[in-house]
Amino acid sequence: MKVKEIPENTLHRLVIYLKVLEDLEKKRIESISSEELARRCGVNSAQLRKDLTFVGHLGTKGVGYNVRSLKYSLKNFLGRSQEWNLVLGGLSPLGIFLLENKELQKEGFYFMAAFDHREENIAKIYNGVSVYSLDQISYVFKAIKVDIGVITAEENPEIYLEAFLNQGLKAILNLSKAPLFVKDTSVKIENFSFPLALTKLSYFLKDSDKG
Amino acid sequence: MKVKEIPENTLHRLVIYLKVLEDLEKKRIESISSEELARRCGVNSAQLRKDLTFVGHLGTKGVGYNVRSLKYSLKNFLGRSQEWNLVLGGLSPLGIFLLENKELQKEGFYFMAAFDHREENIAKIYNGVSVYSLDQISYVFKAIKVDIGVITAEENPEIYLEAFLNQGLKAILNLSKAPLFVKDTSVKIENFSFPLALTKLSYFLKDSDKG
DNA sequence: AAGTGTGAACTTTTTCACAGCT
DNA sequence: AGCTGTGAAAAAGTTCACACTT
Repeated sequence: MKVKEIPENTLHRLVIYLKVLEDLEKKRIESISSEELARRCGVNSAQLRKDLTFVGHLGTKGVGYNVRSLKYSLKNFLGRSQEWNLVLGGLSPLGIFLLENKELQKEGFYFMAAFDHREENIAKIYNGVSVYSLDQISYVFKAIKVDIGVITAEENPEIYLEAFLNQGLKAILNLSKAPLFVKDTSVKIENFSFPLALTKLSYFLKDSDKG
Repeated sequence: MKVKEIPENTLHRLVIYLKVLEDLEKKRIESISSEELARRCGVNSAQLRKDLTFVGHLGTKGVGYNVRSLKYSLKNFLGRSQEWNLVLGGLSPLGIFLLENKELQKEGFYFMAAFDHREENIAKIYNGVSVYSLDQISYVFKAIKVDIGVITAEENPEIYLEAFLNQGLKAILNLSKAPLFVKDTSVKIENFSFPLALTKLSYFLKDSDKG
């Protein structure tokens, strides 16, 4: 049986639903309708229900959704019931910020190693994470299981991408200024940078001037 | 004449085209075909050409695009020919990182003020940017022109959103963990957080296990 | 000859609307 | 009576394919 591929936008929304459900659970809300949950997620209720069909049948007709069980299903569906190991590529200020920040650990994402191509950074330790030379990458990848590569290099991010792909990594969060792409559909890259996000807003502001 | 609203995905791609063109210009590449530019941006060439129709007629038939002039048109179209003033909401480690980082200034985004609701942070200065109490917000907004609000609060991001909207801000970059939404379509919110981005990757990894 | 710009065809996504379960 | 789950309809987005310009 061929499982229908989940659309990118649906995935994006499912991730939001999960986060909003976690907050609802903290607020001790036990049950919610698609209408109300959709409102809190900025979407249409029919869309929310349709999105949830990818996860499975989870509501009770005439009643709504149990917050705790829907959260649990979504968390499981999105692969967030397990922990994931990260490596960092490129020791920029943002890279150091991420290594030192404890928030990702709380969410189950653990940096296991960092890589940099500049001699002066090698063997430094940030929050218990060692910085290795890119030359040592195959040695490091043999010693630990790595799931996700996070690229924070300010220059030549593509050298980290290439090194990660050579090691067989299939998931990359690219936080460098330059968006990165690969043809290989077995590899997933998420591109984000602050200037890119701000540019979408600057378009919006410029455009609303004209109105 | 009613100008057709630009789709969200098209906007996202246009922002990428601009960044890739800037890099091409740095590499002294003067001319490029839609085929080649599309390849570098991870899209189909017909889509790239269609996307560019929102910007205007910019290529030369039989030849391709002039990198410099296309970059210039896109930059202008996206509102990046001008500078924009930012304010920060919530003095988290990420907030401090952004204030201290010079990269955004290089791109034409300037933090003018920061706000925090915790007494102990008021009047601190980071990289020349002063931290104000939320109570002082209307005073600060009267003194300076503000274009974009950047929310980096680790808790209760919605209080900063509300304060910014009360001051008439129309563009928000929300970097807190909780996605934020508003009904008012004259307000644009970009939501991003590291855990959300990583969750998309964790779904991908979990899903490819099954294959 | 080469490669853009664009209607038309196709595909995907969203919304509607209601049958059916609790 | 109320709200989910889902086919069917509508809308939106993508790709094709070629006329047209340089």
